[in-house]
Amino acid sequence: MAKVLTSKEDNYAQWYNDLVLKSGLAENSAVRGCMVIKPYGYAIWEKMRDELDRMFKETGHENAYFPLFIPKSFFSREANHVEGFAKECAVVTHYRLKTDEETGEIVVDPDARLEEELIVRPTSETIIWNTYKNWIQSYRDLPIMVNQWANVVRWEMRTRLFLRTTEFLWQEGHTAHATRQEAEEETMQMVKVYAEFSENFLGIPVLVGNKTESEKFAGAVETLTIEALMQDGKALQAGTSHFLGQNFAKAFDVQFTNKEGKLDHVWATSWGMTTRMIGALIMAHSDNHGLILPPRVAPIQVVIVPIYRGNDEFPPIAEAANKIKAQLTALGVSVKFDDRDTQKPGWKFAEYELKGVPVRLAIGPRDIENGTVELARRDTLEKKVMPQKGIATYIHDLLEEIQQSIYQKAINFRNANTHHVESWDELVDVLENKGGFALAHWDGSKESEDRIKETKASIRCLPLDAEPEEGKCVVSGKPSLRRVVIAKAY
RNA sequence: CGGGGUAUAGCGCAGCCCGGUAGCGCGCGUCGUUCGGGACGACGAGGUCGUGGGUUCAAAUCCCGCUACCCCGACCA
Repeated sequence: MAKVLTSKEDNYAQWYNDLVLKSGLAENSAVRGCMVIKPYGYAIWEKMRDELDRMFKETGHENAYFPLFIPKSFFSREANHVEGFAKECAVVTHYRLKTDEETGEIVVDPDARLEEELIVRPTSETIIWNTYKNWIQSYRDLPIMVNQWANVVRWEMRTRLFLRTTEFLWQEGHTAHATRQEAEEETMQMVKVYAEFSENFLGIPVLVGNKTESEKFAGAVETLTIEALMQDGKALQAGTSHFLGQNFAKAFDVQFTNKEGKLDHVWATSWGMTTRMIGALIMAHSDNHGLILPPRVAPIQVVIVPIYRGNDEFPPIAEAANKIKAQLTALGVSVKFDDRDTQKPGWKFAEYELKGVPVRLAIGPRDIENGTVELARRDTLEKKVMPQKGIATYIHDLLEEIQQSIYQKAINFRNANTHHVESWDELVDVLENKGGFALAHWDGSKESEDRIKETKASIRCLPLDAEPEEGKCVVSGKPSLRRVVIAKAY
């Protein structure tokens, strides 16, 4: 084994890092905190992007593009928003370089200072609401249902591939509505789109819920989140949908004339999902052999590896492989026939395991003789010999089974790592010794939440589907009407 | 931004304490034998030792500065 991963049990963070690098998803770049997303990693992002894009359009949204740069003055408009992002903004101050005559080096031309600095967008609410002001006069102009696929920059102190990088890719939806109710419904609709995407497409079960006051998006009235559980017992916020109320409409003076002929401020939402989701995908399913990709998001769903000696054995194997490939392709399955003679079969087996290809077929001389093929499942590592006849439809169905099996395994893991806790001691025990989600009563106060944060865990969300239940806050002992989800988080 | 660590061939590392010819494994190239789980042998290519200064006859090695990266914390998607 040339490319061995650190095992999850030895060092989860190192395992993750090794896996991202060795499976060829991404690597660190020459720019601090910024990663290069390599072709295989980008192919996964493209699959995610295409599916989300389809879902956005299905729910009535259209794509647009707004500038990377935002005038600094826009940022002073919404007080909470500014406060939330001020500490991590990259700022453009000059527009020209020149050659220093003494040293011959390229330097920033001090004479080329911008009159107003430009902020590299950490998110686009401000530039978008400045623009929407011009688009909206009447209720007839509403709703506006726009999404943009873009890069954003948040100057992070400590970065990790996919999970937290200075620049990352995402989509941000920004909608404008005539009524509060409609905006709230949109917020809810989009968090459900994210939940469905995460569960059905990526096989990652999520909790849907509200963020607490201190955890919500800066500038939002309410933030809805999907929270996933990683294999090391830490939570990961995988997507957020914000009800912005009239905060940005007021900050940017976006008013419209309603049906009654009266002026009112517009109601807003925004929602986003990022390349961080690739990190979630990795940490939700993969093992010590490499990635495990659910078939729906796998760039390659089936790989065919030929096994042969000399040139005589290859042609019939290639013929059988290409036949199966054609049958699978006709069924909409993405197949790679790896006929490179520069790598050995064993090398290829390990490589595609590392890359998480869901199904591998091996075809050798024995198979040609017997009309068979060796089929290996990445998720279970099971191998069996199957007849070539009917293999395509079998695999087509198997991919669906694998998708469900991976999802079910993740659900089982989450169930096994979700703990009801009734006291502070039990909460600390879960957080320190067991990991996972702790369901605990909370009195709703900031003081109690701060006390929880001292454990380095946080309230991940107030689940939407939680049954009302009377109890006592695990911090204060005060009455509580519901349980919240507490966990350490990425 | 605090604490710790690292920087030597494409990658992973040794050499540094005790200054004196640049080394190992993997990978890479050629040829041969191989090919059903990361093959083997032979030969070969590849390094301004992160960077700037200092000490010295002599610096990868000792001293000072700088930079980058990694890990741990605080902040965040």
